[in-house]
Amino acid sequence: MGTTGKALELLDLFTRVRPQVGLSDIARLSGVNKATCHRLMTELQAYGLVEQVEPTREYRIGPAVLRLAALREETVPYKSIVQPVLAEVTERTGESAHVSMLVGGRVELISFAYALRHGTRVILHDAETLPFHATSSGLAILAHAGPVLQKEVLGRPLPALTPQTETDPVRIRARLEAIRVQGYAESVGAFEHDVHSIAAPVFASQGDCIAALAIAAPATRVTPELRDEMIAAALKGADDLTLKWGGRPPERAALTPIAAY
Amino acid sequence: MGTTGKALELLDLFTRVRPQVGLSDIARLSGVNKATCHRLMTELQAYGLVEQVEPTREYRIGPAVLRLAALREETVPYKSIVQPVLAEVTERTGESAHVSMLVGGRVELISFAYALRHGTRVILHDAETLPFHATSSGLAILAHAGPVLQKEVLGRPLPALTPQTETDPVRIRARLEAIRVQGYAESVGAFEHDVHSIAAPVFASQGDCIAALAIAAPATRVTPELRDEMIAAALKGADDLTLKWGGRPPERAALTPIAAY
DNA sequence: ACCGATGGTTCAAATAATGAACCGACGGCT
DNA sequence: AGCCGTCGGTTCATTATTTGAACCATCGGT
Repeated sequence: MGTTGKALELLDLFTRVRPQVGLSDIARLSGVNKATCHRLMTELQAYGLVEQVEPTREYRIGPAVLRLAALREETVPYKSIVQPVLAEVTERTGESAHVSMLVGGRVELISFAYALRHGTRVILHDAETLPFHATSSGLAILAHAGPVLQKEVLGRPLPALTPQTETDPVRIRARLEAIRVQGYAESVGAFEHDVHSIAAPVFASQGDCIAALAIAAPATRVTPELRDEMIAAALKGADDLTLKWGGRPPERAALTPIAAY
Repeated sequence: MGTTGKALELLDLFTRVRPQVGLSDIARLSGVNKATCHRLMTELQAYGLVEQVEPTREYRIGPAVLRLAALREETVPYKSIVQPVLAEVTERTGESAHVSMLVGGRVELISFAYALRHGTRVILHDAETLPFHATSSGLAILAHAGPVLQKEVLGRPLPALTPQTETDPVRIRARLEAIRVQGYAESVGAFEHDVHSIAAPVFASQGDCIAALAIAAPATRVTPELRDEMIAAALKGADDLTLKWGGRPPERAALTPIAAY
């Protein structure tokens, strides 16, 4: 990776729980020399990707991203396309839904819609990065990803977020195969306890999977009927997105009848 | 400037009117060698700051900015702070208002609110970069900026966007002085014909001017009374922002009475 | 079949990035 | 007060990366 990549990776140190980071911390957390960090941060700062907040001189994400995001949304009206689809899905199932994208080798939450029907909901935050192996979205995307990404993801340590998290790469590989066959991914309590989620892949124009639409509900609420409904809604929503996104939804003719069987 | 800076500058080639650019164009527009461009774009792409759209393989702003923007908004709720202030300003004056920020040496439109009262409005787009010398926002910011930025901005060519645009650096310098004294900047038809705008500076916690709040109206509609109202509203709104932003609004005690006089 | 454009690649030469050591300043401690 | 650790930031010789002219393969139009 080049210098630019290293600089950009420093941006990943800023998270919701750690929105501001000092120079020394940046060096420690990233493992990069402090002088180098300083130079890189200065460069990011010059463009406005980060800014320094007085008086501690800690860094945080800068205002330039606002302009870029506005420009992105203007060129690719992602959110505006995604929102109505999500709205329909939540309306139909009564459960919360969200869309996450594969960006920079990570699964990132792009947009979500809460169901209003129930008091208990699955709460997610914007700008969150999801683990591949412990979420239905991650699994759905990984199942349709190239072998390179699969190997890389399954090669690194897979933390168990709950007792239900599957952490064995071999067993996950088998699940990915199943996911490809059935067209959707399922995760029960693997990310957070008592969360049952179903995710279906969204494909770009070239047929590569770049996102997933997921529906999540409290596990205790998921009856077989609701589960069927969630699966159908996820597949439908994902295909909607694929279409609006300019891709061609996969043939599910052979699958859907079986599911309905 | 280092490599990272050059890479980030390539992002500026993407605008609303030119949302997608091919590799050769990038090289031409930026003046950077094509091979270098390719490497830099590849690096930006790896992080998701840009993406390639098939089948032309043109580049465009990537999805990573969405996550960053969400994170930014979570850490610094800029827009959510700005919106109510803008709403109040437009409510009070009946004219459109917007806030622009100084980021990376440019004036960028961050947020805006349209007035609903009139049919004719001043239309601006999100993610727009404003010229320093031809907008009240730009002038307000420049007037309170450091000498380095002033010199740099006034040193480069100042295009005349309308016949009313002031392009003489010396005369602009004089205006900046006046703007500092009176506390607000005014621009009549200098950016677009028939647009009269008033802007007041917003200060950060360290006393440096980092943004401006502007009110824009069709010039033909601006009576002396409306103009006074616009000035008062801009100053008030800007000071509000400065406060909520954690800064200390400048003393205007000596000024406001004079305006009301 | 040609032409000119495209996106992308190669490799020696030039340039920029790197990191250990250092600096001054600040903020608890004792 | 005085000390100690840490902070953000800087220096400069060493090193590794970036750079760019030339080069491919491919595509679309004539």
